[in-house]
Amino acid sequence: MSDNVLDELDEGRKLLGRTSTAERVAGILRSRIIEGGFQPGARLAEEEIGTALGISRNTLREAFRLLTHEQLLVHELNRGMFVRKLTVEDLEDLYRVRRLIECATLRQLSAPPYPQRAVQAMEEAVAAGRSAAHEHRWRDLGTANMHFHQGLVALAESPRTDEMMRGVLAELRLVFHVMENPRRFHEPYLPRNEQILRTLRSGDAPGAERLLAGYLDDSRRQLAEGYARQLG
Amino acid sequence: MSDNVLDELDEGRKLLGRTSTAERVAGILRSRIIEGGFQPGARLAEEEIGTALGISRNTLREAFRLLTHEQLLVHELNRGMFVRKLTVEDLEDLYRVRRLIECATLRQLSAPPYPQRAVQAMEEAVAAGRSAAHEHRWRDLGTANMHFHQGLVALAESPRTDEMMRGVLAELRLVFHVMENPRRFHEPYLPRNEQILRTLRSGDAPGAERLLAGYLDDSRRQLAEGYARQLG
DNA sequence: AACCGGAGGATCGTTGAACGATTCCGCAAT
DNA sequence: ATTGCGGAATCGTTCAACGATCCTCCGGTT
Repeated sequence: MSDNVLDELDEGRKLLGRTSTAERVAGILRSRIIEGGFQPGARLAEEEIGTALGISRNTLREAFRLLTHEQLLVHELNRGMFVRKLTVEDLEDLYRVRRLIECATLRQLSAPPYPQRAVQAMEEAVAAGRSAAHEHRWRDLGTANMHFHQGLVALAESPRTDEMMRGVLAELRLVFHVMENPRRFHEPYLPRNEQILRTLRSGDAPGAERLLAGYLDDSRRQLAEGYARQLG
Repeated sequence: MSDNVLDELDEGRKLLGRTSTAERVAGILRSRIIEGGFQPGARLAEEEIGTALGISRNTLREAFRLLTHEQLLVHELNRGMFVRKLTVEDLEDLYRVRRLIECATLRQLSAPPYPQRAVQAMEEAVAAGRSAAHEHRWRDLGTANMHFHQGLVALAESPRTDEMMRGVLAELRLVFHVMENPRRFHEPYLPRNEQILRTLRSGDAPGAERLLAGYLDDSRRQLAEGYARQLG
């Protein structure tokens, strides 16, 4: 592991002063992972990182468990913790799940009016996406698109469904942040989200479902292709 | 060496996969919970259970976290671990998720032939259910019915969907095993599962989906009613 | 050159103990 | 019946230590 990364961890060490240590450590590691400081597949050695952060191994292991719950790390017995590395099969399974959950949400939708909370979340996501796109903040655009679909699933008004979707999107982030040229993978989908929202508000849920299915198929295809190229 | 041979070895790999102490402890506790040895709401004291199982507190806490992630235990700060106690709202959310996942699975099904593994799982579940019903093992009948629906979801051929369904059914067990008169809640659904399977095999997936939706609505209604009575 | 196979080091798994913080419980006072 | 207050019990967190497992390297064999 490069000294550079360890130095960055050492910076975060100062922030260790409030709330639970394990949670703070998890927060530090989380941002390092999401921002690419730790590449997928990288091994996170307990001793190394523990001393870099100035905490005991037990505490660090507790932090690791939190991140494991978030699917950002995977644990291998007697080998340690690794940054999750999605395969192309994982990616396709994630889209299989998205199609299952998202389309089913629209399909089982009862007649309007729809849950205000969910509609508002979608509207805000679209607005945030437009703003991000305008300012060429492509990573933020990707986040906004994810929020849109989280809002869409919220139409089902099911806490467990929300939670499942949250997990799926968290895993997808692991793919996004290793892609080069993020604009290609986010920009085209903003107007399609807007169209889905418009169609939905017009009361045409089946139409919105068709649009959504097409969206997901296109997105999956494009992403799987790019990701395969990235890995190989 | 042929890939065929390597694949076969790779299959057996899981069988001899070792497990950590925490995982084995979690397994012990899980079966105790599912079989009702620990009633919902019961507190699991660290010291007591740790010494009873001959493991340290740290290891036990690790096992607790695994079960918390499975939604079988809930953690209250400075109070300890408790067996999850589902509310009627939880129960209805679980059925909302089941309807979403199970119906969507049938809906997105491509043309026959269906995945052999899934069909076989459903057939075996029906057979096990018939046998259990014949011998008045109602708890086993409930388990068989769950296996049927797990097999149904396996039609989607999505590991993450399988996993989500596994979690949902695990939570449902928390409801089942506190119900008195389990026969009422399991026996009527065996023939309906058989009918769903028959309809599916005839190639009529939409018909099977309609039957399934009716099944889930009836089951939810009956269970929610009985559960509310049980709690109050 | 390719293939074992063992030695040694590195790392993980688990334990036991310690100490402060929080909650629980019984008892007295109001 | 309610409130307030210790003391006991339990949890939260951390640390150090030891055995178990995995990885690497290197010499020996075919």
